[in-house]
Amino acid sequence: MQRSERPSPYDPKAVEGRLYEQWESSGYFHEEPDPARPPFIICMPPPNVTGRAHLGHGSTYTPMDVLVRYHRMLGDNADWIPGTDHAAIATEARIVAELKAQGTTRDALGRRRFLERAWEWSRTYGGEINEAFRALGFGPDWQRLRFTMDDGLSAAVRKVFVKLYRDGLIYRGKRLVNWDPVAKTTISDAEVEHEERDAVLYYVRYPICANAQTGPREFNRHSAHAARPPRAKPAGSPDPLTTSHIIVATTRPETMLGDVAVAVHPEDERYTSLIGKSVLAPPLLERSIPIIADASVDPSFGTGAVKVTPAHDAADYEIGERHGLGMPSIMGLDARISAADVDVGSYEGLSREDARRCVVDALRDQGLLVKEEPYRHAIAISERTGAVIEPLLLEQWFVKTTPLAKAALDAYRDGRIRFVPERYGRTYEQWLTQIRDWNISRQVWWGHQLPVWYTEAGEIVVAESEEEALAQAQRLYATGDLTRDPDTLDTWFSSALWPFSILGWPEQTQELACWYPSQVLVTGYEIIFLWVARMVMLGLYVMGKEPFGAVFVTPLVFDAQGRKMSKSLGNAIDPMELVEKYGADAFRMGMMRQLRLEAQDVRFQESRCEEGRNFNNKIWNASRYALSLPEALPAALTLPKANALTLADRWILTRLHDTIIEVTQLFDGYDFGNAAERLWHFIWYEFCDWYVEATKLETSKPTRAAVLSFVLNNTMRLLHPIEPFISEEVWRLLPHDGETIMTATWPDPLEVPVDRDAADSFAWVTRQVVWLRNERAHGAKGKLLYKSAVTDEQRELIAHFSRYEGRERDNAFHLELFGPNVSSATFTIPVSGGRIEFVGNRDELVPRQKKEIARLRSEVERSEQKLRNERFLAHAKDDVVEIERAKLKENRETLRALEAVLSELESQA
RNA sequence: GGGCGGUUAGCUCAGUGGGAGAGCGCUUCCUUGACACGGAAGAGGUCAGUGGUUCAAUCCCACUACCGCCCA
Repeated sequence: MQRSERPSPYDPKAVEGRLYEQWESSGYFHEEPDPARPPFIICMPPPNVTGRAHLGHGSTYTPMDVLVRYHRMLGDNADWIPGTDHAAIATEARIVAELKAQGTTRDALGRRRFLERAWEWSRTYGGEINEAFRALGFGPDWQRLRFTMDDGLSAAVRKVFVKLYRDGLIYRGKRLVNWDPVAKTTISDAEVEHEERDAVLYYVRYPICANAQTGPREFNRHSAHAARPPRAKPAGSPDPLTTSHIIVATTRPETMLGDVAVAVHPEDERYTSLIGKSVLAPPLLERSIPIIADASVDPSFGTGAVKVTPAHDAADYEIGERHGLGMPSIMGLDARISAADVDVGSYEGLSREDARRCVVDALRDQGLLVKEEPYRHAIAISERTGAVIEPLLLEQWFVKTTPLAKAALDAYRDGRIRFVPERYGRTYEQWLTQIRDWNISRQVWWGHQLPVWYTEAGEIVVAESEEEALAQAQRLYATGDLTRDPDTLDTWFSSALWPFSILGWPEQTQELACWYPSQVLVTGYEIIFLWVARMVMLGLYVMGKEPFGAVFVTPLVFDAQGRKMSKSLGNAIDPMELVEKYGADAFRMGMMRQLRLEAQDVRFQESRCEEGRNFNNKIWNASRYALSLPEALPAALTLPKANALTLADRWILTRLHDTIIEVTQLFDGYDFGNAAERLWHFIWYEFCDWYVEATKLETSKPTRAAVLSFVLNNTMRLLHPIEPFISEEVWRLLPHDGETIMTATWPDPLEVPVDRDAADSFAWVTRQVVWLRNERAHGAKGKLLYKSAVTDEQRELIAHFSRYEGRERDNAFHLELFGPNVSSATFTIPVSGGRIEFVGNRDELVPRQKKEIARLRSEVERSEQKLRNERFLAHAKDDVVEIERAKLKENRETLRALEAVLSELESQA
């Protein structure tokens, strides 16, 4: 290849698309199950079909790609299985919005045509994110791409549903559920978010009534009032007889219409005498409800007395259950007041918000509103739509979670599943410990319709197919007249089956035999509950084995100021733009360098991608240099004989050896941030800055081509998981074995010779060079004269790197300085292993010397003090004391020499 | 209310029971046989605060303050 074909700077656009197409068309991403090799399988968390690539994919999916590429190079039976989630609620919302724009509605269209449309939409837009993944260099096994709504997965969903139902783990029941009035569906507890908002706490007077059944005798003195027919008082005229009441604090006055009790804490002395009495429920004052005692009431909240509305509040629901109270619902699915269960007077049809205003007005008019105070509290929000959740009492389908959760907890507690970082295991544990039954029925149409039918008499038939359902109905209920339940399943139900359904279950495939369970699940912590815990529960239940051995939890991505990235804030970064600007490799490297093992978030800095681009250019140019050497590169990957290697060769090979070991360990420990940093440091600051520079020396010529190509070849293989494109490009340009770096073997440290003495010797050279460069930066000029302790090779290196011309004289190591602007002072400066004779500008030197002397003095003092301390000598480890002594000795010597130089300088003044 | 994480250089972050680190940014110098998307040198920090353990604490423990996340 000609030089003109490898221009600088490196152009990722000329490389990435071309290589990706080659990889894909050559089938390098595809793998067949092979029981002879260790499996390494990652199930891709299926992105929503509505989704677009965002930075979160960078932080979560890049590690997956890195791991699979790494394990493929290790020779494992590695495969990354991709897929897409049908995202029931999100997709349905998208289609509904489209229909609205066209002036129609879901119901007008009808279920069949709506679903056709959703399918069409999914097929049209569902692939978009996969194109982004390709641009990012992600290499899943595209031939195995699955969709949660495809036939195989749908069959798996039905089968698991039926199995759970027959085992008594799925049931239908009327329970308080989370209703999303915007999406018009229930959602599970895990999809509810809590948000702190300013609200008003209303203190409302509930008049006590005393009648024969509920009013104790002590209250007979109020019988005149209590006997009065319960009627709302006309506005502005509070009844002077209402002298007895209980004051209740609430943030939701509109739900008073459905109150069934007032509750106080059983040990709250303020109210013990009232327990068992009745009050009239405002604002209608037409129903009398009891005052009850329940330990869940917090005496310090408000007045210590709370209203109980079981059909519209989770805590109240539990109180209602405990006390066998009625549960009238006062709101319909449109979150408007409804008179279905109980009289709601003129409030019928009002929205939640309007009803609140009207009730508060009425209370005020009735004189029942005691006070209003500002109050900040958390309200339930639908994660998907942002709507305020309305708890409603509805007939829904549930998964009975207790037995499933127990098995999932055992798997964690027995160590069959471990979390990285470990602390997320406790999050998982906590959630499973207090898990409630999982509401799985949704009122959207896009999704897996429940495999449930009802007879005319209302009997339930659950079966995997309509034929089977009919047969069952015929057999059990002697009817063929069935209606299918219109509800669909929670999207997360199908996702929970992902690790085995994508492998072909319920068919007993080779994939299933080899690749279940997988080794590691990689995901963000926000879906530990939604997804991870449920995969474990259902994996254990269906397969009898946990679906993965490890869960690697990646951090969430925030902007550089630590704010959540969102469209509304305008701070969201499109990864495709970064790929466009810097290349996929640079983006991946930039992202990986920011991942920290224990971090829960990343403040993403775009500058890291720019640095990545610069880094790639550095690699590119180093390889251009290797390719441009006048001597030819060796045909194969070979090293010169050990005794021919130069000091620099031995050093870089030793460093390579250590780097291979370290990067391997870091990848094995999922520490991508440090792995990336280690590679970065090795390539840029060791290989390029020192080794490539050293190869420009005469003595390096016989070995440099082979060593350069050997080190680059190994380094590109180390780099490949993180930067797949440039590593492949460079690897192919240099001597290599095989067609692609993707299936090249992972570097073996045993193949890299190690020479610790040479490495130390070279390291000493670098320290002298830094020192001399410092002198040069301060204007010192002259020539180096070497002392005998320094080898020829070291002298040559020092002269080359420091750019001081070297010369031998009297076997002494000197730096002799000349120059028109240099005063005639001559003095020696010690360096470890020798001394440097030095001529410099006195006026510049004196303050610098003084500063250094002061620093050394304090160092020496500190050491002396330490070594005088008998307790230190007695307690500290021997090597620590030894290091301290050596440090003191060296610092004392340097100090003496510098002081001598200083006095010499001052005497010449 | 319960739980968890964080606080180290201007910024983003590493790190370790015994000499404070990186990248970027900044200052100065340099186009030297790949690279200015580069090279060299340098400045810059009472490691949030208080107390404890220890011969020794930025690191371990306790408390406080502030920031953030999760759960209810």
